Amino acid sequence: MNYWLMKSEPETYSIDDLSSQPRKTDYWDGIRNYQARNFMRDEFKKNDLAFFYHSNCKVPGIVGIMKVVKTAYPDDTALNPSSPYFDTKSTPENPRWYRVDVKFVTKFPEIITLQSLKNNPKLSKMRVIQKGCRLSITPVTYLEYKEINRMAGYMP
DNA sequence: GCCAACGTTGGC
DNA sequence: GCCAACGTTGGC
Repeated sequence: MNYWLMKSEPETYSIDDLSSQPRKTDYWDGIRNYQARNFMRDEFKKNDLAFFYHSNCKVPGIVGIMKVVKTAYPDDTALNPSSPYFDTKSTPENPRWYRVDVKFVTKFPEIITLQSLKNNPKLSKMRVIQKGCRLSITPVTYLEYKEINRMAGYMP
């Protein structure tokens, strides 16, 4: 079992968008960074848990949890010329990009802000709080996962 | 294979 | 909206 943190700009796709899907399940597509892709493709396991992080917004931070319900398979938005994620170098025979399916688990009563993550010494090693971290998928340790749930008052 | 130029991310 | 930090591209 692995733990992750996945970023999304709430103006593009927020945790409320995920929770309002028919089965609270959706694709996590549009990943166009090799490091992030490798995490998804090579390390994501079914039932892994991931924090949903709102980025590039007024108050960035962790807003809830989702679960990986389908492991990586080709992201066909890369093959669609009318998609903003279209990539000429990806082909059906040789897919360059992958996506997973995720299911909403919970939304925290309050956002766990980036600032509060930075203020917590137990989380000082988290990749996402390092200066200049632009990686949209980062690993989270079990202890970090527990600590953030504690901050959120979430008792699974 | 180097690296300058360019594009993107994301906090502020 | 600014811009630092970083990833990618492509000429050489």
